[in-house]
Order: sequence, then C-alpha cells, then structure tokens
Amino acid sequence: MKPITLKDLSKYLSLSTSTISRALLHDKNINAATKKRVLEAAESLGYKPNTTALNLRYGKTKCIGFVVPEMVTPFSASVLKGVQRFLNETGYKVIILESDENPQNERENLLLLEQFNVDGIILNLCHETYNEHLYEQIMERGTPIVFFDRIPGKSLNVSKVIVNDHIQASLMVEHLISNGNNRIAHLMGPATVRNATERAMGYQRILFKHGIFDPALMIQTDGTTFEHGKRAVMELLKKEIAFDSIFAFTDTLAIGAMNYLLEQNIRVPDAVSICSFSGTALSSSVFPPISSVEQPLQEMGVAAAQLVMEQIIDRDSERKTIILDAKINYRGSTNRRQH
Amino acid sequence: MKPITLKDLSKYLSLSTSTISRALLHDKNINAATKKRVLEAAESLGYKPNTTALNLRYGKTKCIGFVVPEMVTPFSASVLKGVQRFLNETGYKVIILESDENPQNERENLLLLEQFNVDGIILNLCHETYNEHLYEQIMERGTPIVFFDRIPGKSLNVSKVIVNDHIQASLMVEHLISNGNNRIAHLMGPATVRNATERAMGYQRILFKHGIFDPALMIQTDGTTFEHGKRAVMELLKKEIAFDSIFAFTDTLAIGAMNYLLEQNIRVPDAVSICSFSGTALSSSVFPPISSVEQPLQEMGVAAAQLVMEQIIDRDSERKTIILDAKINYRGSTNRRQH
DNA sequence: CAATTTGCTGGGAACGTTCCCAGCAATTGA
DNA sequence: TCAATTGCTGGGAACGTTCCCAGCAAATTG
Repeated sequence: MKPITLKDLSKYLSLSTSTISRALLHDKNINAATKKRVLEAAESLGYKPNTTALNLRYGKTKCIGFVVPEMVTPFSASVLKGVQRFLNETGYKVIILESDENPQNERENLLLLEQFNVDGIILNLCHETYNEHLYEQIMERGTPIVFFDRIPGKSLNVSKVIVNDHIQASLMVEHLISNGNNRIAHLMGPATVRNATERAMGYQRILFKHGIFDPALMIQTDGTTFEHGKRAVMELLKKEIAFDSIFAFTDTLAIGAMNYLLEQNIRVPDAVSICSFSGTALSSSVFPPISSVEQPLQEMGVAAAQLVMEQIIDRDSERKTIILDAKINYRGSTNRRQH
Repeated sequence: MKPITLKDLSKYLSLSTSTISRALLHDKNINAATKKRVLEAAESLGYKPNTTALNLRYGKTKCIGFVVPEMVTPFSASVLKGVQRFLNETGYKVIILESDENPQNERENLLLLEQFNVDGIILNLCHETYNEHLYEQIMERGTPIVFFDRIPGKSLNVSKVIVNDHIQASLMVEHLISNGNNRIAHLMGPATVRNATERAMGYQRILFKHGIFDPALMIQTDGTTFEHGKRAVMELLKKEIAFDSIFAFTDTLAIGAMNYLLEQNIRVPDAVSICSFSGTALSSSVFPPISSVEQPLQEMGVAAAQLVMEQIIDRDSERKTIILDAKINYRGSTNRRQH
C-alpha cells in the first residue's frame, strides 16, 4: 500500500540509507555483494524512488509547460507529439495549457506555470505584443521560454523555432498563378501574429511581381476558425470582388471558406481554387483535399524541446533561432481540370 | 535570480521560519502586526512557495495523468478542456500521454505515470482487455484510475464516465429510417472497444425491429482513422452491397467514407446519407456537415476529474459510474432533398 | 495574589532523497 | 614493520516546507 522508501530498505537490510542509495545509483564505492543484496531487496519489495524528493533535492520540477492558442486543431497536437517524444525520454513531464486565442488567458497560464515551478516553457503566443513584458519578466525570474510558430517581436532575444513562411507562401502563390489564376484572394490571419504578415508579404510580393496585385483581394480576419474563413469569403462575395482562387493563412480558414463556397454551389477547384498554409491533417480530411504548405510539426516540437532543455541545463546558453523547411503538398483543391 | 525561501525571509525579518509560515498560511496564532510585516516582506522580496517542497511534505505530486488513444482529433482535446477547467482550479497539473491506439504504448504510458508518482489517472483505453491486469495492479499499488468513453470490462470495479451509447445510436438510426432509408450500412469500430459493440447493438436492434437487418451491411474496422472509413466504404462498393446510407462509429470514419464517396462522384446526401457518433467539431467542418450524436465532451472531462479527485481524497470511496446524455445534431449529410 | 488561561513565538522533526565527511578494516608500499 | 592507501560503510546535513511541542509573557480568573 504505502510506497517503500530508502529507509524501509535500510531497516530491512540493516544497512544505512547511504549504502542503499549508493547501491541503487551504481556508485563505485560499494561492495558488489552488498549491491546485489540491495538491488534484489529493492526489486522484491517493489521500491520506486520518490520523484518529488529527488526534485526537491536537485531543485528541479522536471516539468515543462506547453502553452498554445488552442488544442482542438491537430496543429498543436502534432507539435506536442514531437515535444513529448524528446522530453519523456529524459524523465520530463509536459503540462499543457490552452489560451483560447485570448492574451489574457495566456497571461494567466504563464503565471500558473510559474507558480507550478516548471523548469521551462514552450510557447505559441496568441498576440505579438500584449504579453511581451511578461515574457521578459518570467525569463528574468529564471524560467526559460522558447517560442515556436508565432514568435514575439524582434526586440526580445529569445530562442525560437519557425518555418520560412515568406518563401513557402510565395511558392504556393506561384503555383496558383502557374495554374492560370490571376485573381487570387488572400485570407490573412490576425494582424497581431507575425506569420500572418510574413505570409501576406510573400503573397503580395509575388502578385506585384506578376502585376496582378489588388488590395481589395486581401481580407483581414481577426481569428482562424472555420467561421472566420466563412465570413471572409462572404465578404468577398458580398462586395462582388471577383476571384478565381484563394490562398488562406491556415487550413481552418481555407476549410471554412471552401465549405461556404460549396454550400453556395460554387465548385472547388473548378470555379475557385483553394490553398493554404499550415498543413495539418485537416487539409486532407475534406473534399476536395486542400493544397497546403505542410510544416514539419513534430520536428518543430523536437526542436523547441531541445532548445528549452539547453536553456534549462545552462541558463546563459546562447539564444538560437531554428528555421525549418516546409514542403508544399499539391492536392485536389488546386487541381483544376483543363477545359 | 535564486528564488526566495522561507529561510531567507526568516533571516531578513529576524523571525523563525515557523512564524513566517504561520503568517503566510493565515494561522490564527499570530500577531496581526507581525503578520503584516511578513506579508509585506514576502510581497516585496517576491516570495513564491516551493511547490516541490510542499508536495514532499504532503506526500502528493499534485499531478494527474491523462492517457488517450490520440490527440489529433478534437475528441480528447475537448474532454481535456473539461478536465483542466476542473483541476487547474485546485492547483492540480495534468500530464497528457498518447497511446496511438496501441495497447503496448498505453502500457508504457501508464507505467511512466506511475513512475512520475501522479496522484491519479484519467484513461480512455484503446483495447478492452489487453491491459486489464495492469489497471488492477496500478490501482492496488495506490493510484486511482478513472475511465471515460472506452471503459474496461465489467469485471473491474472502477469509476467511469460514459454516454448512453445504445439509446443514442438507436435514435440516430431511427432518424435514417424515417428519412426513407432501408439499406443502412454500419461502419463498426474495432471489436476491442466496448462502445463499438454497444453502438452496433443499438443499430442492430432498430434494424431488426424494422425487419431490414442484413449482416452484409456491417463492416468491421480495426481503427478509426479517415483511412479506415475510406477502406470500409470501398469494401461495400467492391462487394457491390447496395446501401442508401451509412451510420459510422465515429466522425472520422464517417468523414473518410464520405470523402471517398464524393471522390467517386456519389452524392451525399442525395445518393447516400451519412451520420455518425462522437460529434466533435470535425463533423461540421466538412461539406455537407455530418449529422452526428454529440457527446457532452467537456462535461465528460469535468465528471472524470471529479471522480478522480474523490478517489484521491479518499482512496476507499465508492466507485461510481456516471452516464451522461448525448444529443443528436441533424445536419446536411442526412437532409435529403425530396424528389 | 496565586493560578490558570491566552497570545504569540522559536526549536526542531519530518517528508525521501543525495552526497560530503568521517571512520574503520584490510591491503599495499618501501 | 609502520605508514599510506584502498575499499567500504555509517552519520548527518541539506533541499523548503509544515506543524507539533515547548516556553514565556501578559491577561484573565476566583
């Protein structure tokens, strides 16, 4: 019932706790025979080290926090997988908190994690500037933070993991153009997240290059749900802005938009081609499947976990930026039949 | 830099740690003036209690484990929200592990959590019997487990949270029949999870009642991914089993099936109506949106969290089964235009 | 006025580990 | 043969708390 402790073993074997500890830690200062006795007794009595005591001893909690805007989309879940894969090996636990795209919640989550004494935090923020000061404070107080996907402004010297948004967005748009589109709408993400502007700039650059840029085609959203995607495309239709294709900031925006078009009997990809960034499993869960820039999500998680561990081991280690390469998946939503 | 401890405060104020502790815990045996001094000093020096020390003191880790087959679908994420909502209030942390529908992984996850010394576990299992013995052992060793959604066989007396699968499945099938369908296929889940059989029995009962049951219409899957759904419907088509509608074990199966039908230019709902159990946000993320039995996922999470807390507070408290009510959402995928 | 109660404080054990410091016997060295 | 080294062990502090047990002064009681 009650867990076996070192002291129990020590009584049972008439040895000091020091000796027991040495045996279990494979210390060299121990007699082979005693070691064997101890290990056998530990095995048979079912001894399990008390992690809390160890944590206290070593001044660690062996927990890291993982704060994301939402968890219902496979995006964060995939990154999490990578994080776990790396951290569980090392005996680290991951605590997940959702901000629901609300910076105030994010704030509370971070403070909660600090109260939990986590050894480090991996964060995908939901507003570029709102909590900037808090990030700084927390790091100053000794808890390293590593960012991924949505990162804070340049003024903060932090470790982070991102993809080459600008380039990939450009390539995706080039693809639309080479398929014969020239009225390409862009469903932008909220202005308060960096990648939204980054991807929009990629889009803009290419359209300028081809001389087909029209500001009316850029629809700003203030969120990334299906509903936001739907509303954005409704706006295009209502304003009677002609468009033959859509490039969306995320899968969810693209899907929301596409479903509304289908509902209105506007055919995809025949009447309107659709593609997006982000590239979670969602993009191929709909029909037609959506062409999308697929980010290496699990790798992002692994990289973020590595960076945070570096900072935990050495608080003063250099801050790094890791830029991962995304790949584009061409699917049915941009595969227009020739006619 | 280094966190302030009770001892630091004690030196700073020339008081014993006992007194400091009393002040911070609002003990009644303390002078109001001293208390004020202590609280002010704590505030200004930025004292934060060390949770690890508290955990050691109280013999708790204040962590509970949350083990689910997968996390990429909104199902578990929604339940998790409920769990967090309840537990974060109480200072509890939640550690999430995914089994990837693999009982061997589930086994490792559970052992890992035990090693982490979690105070309790909330589990959605991935195989009804494979780890049954382990559940028993873990509970015997003192860590309570609460099950939700997919629960173990009746031989285990455990607390659990489920929905009334049988009844809701029946109602969903009745809906298909009242819409004029009589060749209703069922995409069953794996035989190794209880709800699969439960829902299948609901389906079967109604079809028998109406005298339209045909065993050929029941397709067993060995998983619940989009791909499994696709393969199941491919099988129906290949075997040339006529069907006018589909009732699927989960959203994902239904979506996989539907997308394949659409790909084959088989119209939904006109040629084939589709509905499912589970009812995550996924079911309304596709077009047409899928009629589905919507489970109260967050409530499930809250209920599971409550049950596990009960067991943590009193190890011998009675094991309870909570049956929640699901509601059916009728959507476009079964809304056939009359002709 | 003595005896009891009350109000407040400090000392120190305990939670379960690790690890430094002694200490003791046996072995090695010259 | 004596000193030094080696091999192994036990004692006990430390990590940061809480909380029981004393203890002491002031206030209350009869």
